[in-house]
Amino acid sequence: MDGIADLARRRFGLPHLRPGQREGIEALVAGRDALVLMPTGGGKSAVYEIAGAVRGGLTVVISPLVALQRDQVDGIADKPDAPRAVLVNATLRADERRAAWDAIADGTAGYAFLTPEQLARDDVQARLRDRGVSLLAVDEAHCVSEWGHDFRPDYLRIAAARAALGAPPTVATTATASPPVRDEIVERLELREPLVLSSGFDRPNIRLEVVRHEDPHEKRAHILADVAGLPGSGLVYTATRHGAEDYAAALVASGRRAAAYHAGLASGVRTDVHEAFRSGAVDVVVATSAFGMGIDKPDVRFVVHVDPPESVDSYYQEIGRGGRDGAPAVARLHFRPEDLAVAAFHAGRRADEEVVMALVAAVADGSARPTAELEAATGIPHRRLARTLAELLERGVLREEGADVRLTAPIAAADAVGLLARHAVSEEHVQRSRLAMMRGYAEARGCRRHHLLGYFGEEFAGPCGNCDADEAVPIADAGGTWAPGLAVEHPVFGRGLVIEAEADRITVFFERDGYKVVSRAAAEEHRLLQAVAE
DNA sequence: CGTCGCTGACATACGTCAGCGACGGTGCAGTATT
Repeated sequence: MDGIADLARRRFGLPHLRPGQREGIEALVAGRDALVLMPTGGGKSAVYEIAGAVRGGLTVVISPLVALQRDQVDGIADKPDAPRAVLVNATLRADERRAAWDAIADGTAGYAFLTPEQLARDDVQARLRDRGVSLLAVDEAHCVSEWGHDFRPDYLRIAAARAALGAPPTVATTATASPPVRDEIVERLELREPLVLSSGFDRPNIRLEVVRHEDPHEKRAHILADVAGLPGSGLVYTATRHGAEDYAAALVASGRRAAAYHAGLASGVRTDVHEAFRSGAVDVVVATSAFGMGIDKPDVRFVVHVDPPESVDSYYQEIGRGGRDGAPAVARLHFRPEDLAVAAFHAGRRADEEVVMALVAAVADGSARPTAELEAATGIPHRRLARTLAELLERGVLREEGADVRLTAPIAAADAVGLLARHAVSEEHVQRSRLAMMRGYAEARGCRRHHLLGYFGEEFAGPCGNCDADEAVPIADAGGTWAPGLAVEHPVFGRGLVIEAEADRITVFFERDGYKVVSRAAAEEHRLLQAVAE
């Protein structure tokens, strides 16, 4: 009798487990860590839900958006006989919060959905430790890489929290992660020799197109005419809030049922737009990157980009929201090199000098102080402090001792500033190289699907028959010297990972400087790239 | 890094243009204010 299949059928209403799901569940049940890459709707959540039910006890799920958590909890409640799921976040009233913790403590809750910010709290960790955590799941794990650095620093504290919980088996799940992002997830979550499951990235029903433009006004007019005539519902992505408003208004004027969506809108408006899109009352949502996670509308027929996003990873996330039903959809990128400017601006990073000075000064005597006390002592608001604090911890200038932080070793405040500034420069290089890869996609020679899948570490010979540049397919180096994923060393750029080898050039992701394209002839003649053991 | 809008110079128009500064994305949580 197959216990896992039986439980999946009886309690989760899943008559058949897919091969990847089964492998993942078995690994987690056996206590192994895992990294699961499956497209949205591919059954990622079933992996930790079922593994958690088999293991028994409490499964803690880290999920980035509160709205998403509500959907996830509802989804579990709809299963025939799954364990109960509860939410813990700041939107709960005091009595709701108490009820959730009671359900966790007395064992009636099998799943607890938390934000990374909640998990970082000492009181939350203490309560979870008392209950005992049998499985930790990090959903939308690309957020670790995308948001951890600067936007939501508590993403970088998950590994420490996990250790404090007794290092339960951990699974990270995401729909999209290129090899360097995968490595970063594994490293930052401190996964131990995880089972890596990838069900393949290709979405063959999505047609890939790039339209080049020279003049900004011509481009705007072209896109508006284009979208006005596209059948069905779709998404239009812009780099700025103003752009979203502008295009949405113009589309409405041309007769389309369109709405703008960005983080500057009141939350009620955002909810309404979301719901209107889901129900079909609105056909076109013109949005910044704020719109997307948790959108599972199956019949999105087009994803049009007014501006390129900051990486191919983000681009693939965004176009992946098209054609979920398997019917044809189009991903059309309208490209002007100048429009990379907004993303390039956002790639710029600087250390917050004032906060570094204040923090290091506050513990300069070697004392260990609670973070709450540091906020009071420096007078710096929580948000701003947290970001730099996370960075100082990450760079090893400070270390945590329970709820306290202290200097790892004596250091002058100015030297700490210098250290962070150097890392900021390196970060910026990496971000800019990711942007350069986005540009590379827009300007790609040959089959776009070949290019895109190559970025995600999949060999695909092409032509795909469903893009606008199928001629002149570059020859993949199938099984050759420079296989994707090979660890290499370069005398100038240091350690790196081969992303793609073509007949005349090799794309490598270097840990320090990000993506570089090196001439294959030069690399081989002068032995610039050497394979190294990982 | 590029675009937009404002300002002032040069001009004497139903105005043009250079120079300069501002702006540009993502969400949690917790607190203050209605």
